[in-house]
Amino acid sequence: MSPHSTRKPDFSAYPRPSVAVDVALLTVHEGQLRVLLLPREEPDLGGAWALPGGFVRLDEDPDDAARRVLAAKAGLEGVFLEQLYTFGSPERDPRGHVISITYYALVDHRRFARLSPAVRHVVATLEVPWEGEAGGPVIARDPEGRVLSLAFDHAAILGMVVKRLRGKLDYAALGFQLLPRRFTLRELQTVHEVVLGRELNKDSFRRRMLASGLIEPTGELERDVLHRPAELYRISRQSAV
Amino acid sequence: MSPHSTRKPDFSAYPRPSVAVDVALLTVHEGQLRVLLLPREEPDLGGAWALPGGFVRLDEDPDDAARRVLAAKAGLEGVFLEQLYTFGSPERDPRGHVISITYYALVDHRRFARLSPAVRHVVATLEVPWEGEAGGPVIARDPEGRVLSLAFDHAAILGMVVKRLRGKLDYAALGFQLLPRRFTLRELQTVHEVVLGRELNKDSFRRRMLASGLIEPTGELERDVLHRPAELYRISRQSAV
DNA sequence: AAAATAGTGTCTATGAGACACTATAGT
DNA sequence: ACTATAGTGTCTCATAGACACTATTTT
Repeated sequence: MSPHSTRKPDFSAYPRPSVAVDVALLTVHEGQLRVLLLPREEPDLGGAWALPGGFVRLDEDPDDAARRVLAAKAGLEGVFLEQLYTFGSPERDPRGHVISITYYALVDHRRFARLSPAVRHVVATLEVPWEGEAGGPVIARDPEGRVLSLAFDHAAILGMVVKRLRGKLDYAALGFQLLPRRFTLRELQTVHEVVLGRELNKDSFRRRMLASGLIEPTGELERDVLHRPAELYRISRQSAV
Repeated sequence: MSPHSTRKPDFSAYPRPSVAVDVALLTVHEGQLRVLLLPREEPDLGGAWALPGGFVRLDEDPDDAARRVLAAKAGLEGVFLEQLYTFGSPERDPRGHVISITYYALVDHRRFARLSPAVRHVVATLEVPWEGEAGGPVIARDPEGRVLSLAFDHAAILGMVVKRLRGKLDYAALGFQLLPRRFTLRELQTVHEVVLGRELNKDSFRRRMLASGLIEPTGELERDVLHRPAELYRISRQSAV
């Protein structure tokens, strides 16, 4: 169990769990949190849906493995990606002991996984059955509103993602990651409201955001709206994550 | 890389990294953050000090592995233990690719690892060279003030522990874990000040703690102090972690 | 002009910090 | 009585929420 003093211990001599990464790719669109799910065809898993994932290769950094999965299964590069938690219960995968290092990725809905229709996948909406940061599993629905069965502990993982987002939203530059490079304060507020699951005070939200120094005005205005156009903002230089 | 549809895939056929747990056992004593370190005798590691750790066994839950390590190497059971982060860079261990799921454990200094003097170990004090939640590695010193060389990425891990503690202290029941079951508000404030690395306002701290509902008065007073004794408090029932 | 949302100014409520004061143990 | 810290009351200041008002675009 404990490393010892032979010069090059052959770690592979010990039976060991496998290590995977799973990535929750999220976006906000039409007032809803959305996540990419892929089908699992294995008979043991009963046709359930799962987060994109894959095994961590020997001598591969788990962060790189997560980026590789995102590129291979969602066609995305250069998106915001952060480690969430590591799940390792021996019972979480019926096929064997797989420890999953989980990540969440945030992206503007316009860049969200543009997968060929030939690749089976679903952009599920998330329903959060708890308030604030209480925590717990969430429910995924397909675009027609049908509840989707999630493989492994992925409902719990997604619940923890939402909990983490709610906790970090206020003090970290997270909300911007779900928007295009230029956005209005109203769009940013809507993103915050969707993630937090509650309405926010407009005046106070504006003041907090402007005072935070995380964003700066561009001087440009939005176009083609049926009302007074709002100014476009961007992430300010020093707050680049 | 991706799981496929054979009924019982032999995961062990793929070369894979090993998985370990490392546990930062912390306490607060005499105005300082302290951590248990054990010596690494391997020639590759140059006699550096390290967090207690061990490999995760096949079909063992990583949480259980962390508890096992804590019991075996610090003689402690039933302490507060929480997962921190998973470090998996292939370069972090010169002997091979070891992914480390790291934990932190908090305990009252009177219960802190009572190891036999025959077991080589050191209770190091932590020096945090940054303010607030800026983050970064920390410096460990032995009781005589000498800087200790830390193995692997353990200086960075300890830095992340401190950062996490500072972030969670205000809204989670963490500070109590570093104190005996009954404590005065002044003791609790000192613990917060040591973790946060800055002084706190007494009046405001008292008000916040009492208003939080996390603690309740016991009616008892401390004894054998050279001044007016303070009331003893305990964690309130509903806030049990 | 009407509709709809952007954006501003001001009042109020709440909570943190500052400070002064009183209370009570041991010596 | 003296010392040191516990604990309380009150004032001030900063910030969030509420609300009223003005501004500016498209139709």
